[in-house]
Amino acid sequence: MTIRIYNTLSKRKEPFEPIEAGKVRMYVCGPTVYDSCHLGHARSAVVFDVIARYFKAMGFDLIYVRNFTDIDDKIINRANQLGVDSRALAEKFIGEFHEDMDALNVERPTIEPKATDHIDPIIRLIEKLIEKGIAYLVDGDVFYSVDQFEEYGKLSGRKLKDMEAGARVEIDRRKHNSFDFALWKSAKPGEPAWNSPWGKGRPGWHIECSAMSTKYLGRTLDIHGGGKDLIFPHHENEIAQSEGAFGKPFARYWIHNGFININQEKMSKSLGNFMTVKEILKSYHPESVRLFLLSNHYRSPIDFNEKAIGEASVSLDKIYALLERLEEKFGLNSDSCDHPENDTFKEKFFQAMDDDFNTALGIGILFDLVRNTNRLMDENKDMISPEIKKMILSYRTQILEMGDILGILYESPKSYFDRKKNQSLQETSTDAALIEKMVKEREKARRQKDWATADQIRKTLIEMNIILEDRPEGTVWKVCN
RNA sequence: GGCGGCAUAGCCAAGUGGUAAGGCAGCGGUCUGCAAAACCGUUAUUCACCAGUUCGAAUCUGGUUGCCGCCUCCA
Repeated sequence: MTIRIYNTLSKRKEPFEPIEAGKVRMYVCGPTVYDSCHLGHARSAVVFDVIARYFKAMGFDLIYVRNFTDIDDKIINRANQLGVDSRALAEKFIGEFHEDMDALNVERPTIEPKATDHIDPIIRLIEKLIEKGIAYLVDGDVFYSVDQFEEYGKLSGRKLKDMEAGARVEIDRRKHNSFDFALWKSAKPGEPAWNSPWGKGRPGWHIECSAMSTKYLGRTLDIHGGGKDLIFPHHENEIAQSEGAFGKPFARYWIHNGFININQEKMSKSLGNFMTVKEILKSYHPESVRLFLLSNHYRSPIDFNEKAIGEASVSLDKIYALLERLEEKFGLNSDSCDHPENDTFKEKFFQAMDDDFNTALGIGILFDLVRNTNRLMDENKDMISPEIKKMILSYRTQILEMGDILGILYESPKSYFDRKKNQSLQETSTDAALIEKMVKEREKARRQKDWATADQIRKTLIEMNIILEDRPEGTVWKVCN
């Protein structure tokens, strides 16, 4: 099977053909580290994490580069506000980013370069653009001349003459064209600065990605990704810089993920409705967050609200409940796997992923499989034949393999449910020992067929947000979602 | 003003030419002392609206309406 990818450049799905057989070179724009990361960062990271996992699962040798923009106006402003060093500020938020992404089970990219570690290649690239007459120097600033790059606008589908220049931004009169952008900014007093042929200064926003992607992945990338908002001007400018300098296609496939809304409203700093990853993880399991993020296609907008994330949480419970059921029946430890005999579900799942990483469809297939497995268990309650057992174990393996691509189902069911219990009990300051005691009392009443007492205890527990399951082996209690 | 996207059941959401996945919620059933969980059945003759292409369209074309994004830093 071939992977098909929607390419922003061509506006259609195309079969993925790597430059070098069996290899994928992918560059994704990472965060500007001036603040804690929010759900939007998480979506981008999770989406490309799943893409990376899938390429690896398909046997590709993947080099995945995701940068940190650690020098920028926003960082400088923030550092000044807080009265701290801009480097220290950037380091702090890089650390936070790693913490949050690790918590979300996002695997680290192969390389995570920082702009400030690549000032030399950035300067060399700017020099090349000046040599070629594509960039020009004005008072220590270097600008890119968009008029020198005929294909400017090809990614975002804009033409220079159609855009209302400076509609919302004051035009810098020193620019030849108002869409020219800074490659190098001269330093103002007190700002962090590096020496350059044009005096002290720092790189513009876009140039770092061109310089670093070339250094680690070559002049033509297989895949370049990021949030939709980066299409213009950031990625358009990267193309202009790299193709202007090297005369080769910059990236073959452009992948862009959609935005997150909060209660139907665009999530933004100015509206003050952004959710940080840390906040969400206080109330929800990281895998619930992943399942939520992956339940819509990556290019579609996704609305974050309590109901939606709550449903993702319930769905995840359902899968873990099945895994727990299987573990109890077959005494599996979490990593025991038989080879799938009949892996039709897995095949379907992979087909879904092949079609532009359709995780929403894939999750549907996962639930189909969960239902089928539960059914097999129900139908063979009393006696499980070796054939049926083999099939059930094969289903289990397939569930875990799908989970591996989605980055979920990494916990043992026991620790998953224990963790949920503890989190919820803490929030409501309920005592687990008390619940255990009440459950025992109820079991005693049930043995004596004292249904009235038993039902009364159950009712009280429901009011405490505790739900009971009377299984053949005994009563199990869980926390309601 | 320019560019682009979306509109599928009560809700969320897949589905780009062959007769509507999956989840949540609801209802009926199996199981159960009763529940819960799980499973089974059921819930869109229909995919915003109008016209067209086609043997056949949610899927293609044209138009209408509504919502949204980008064009300024943003994942």
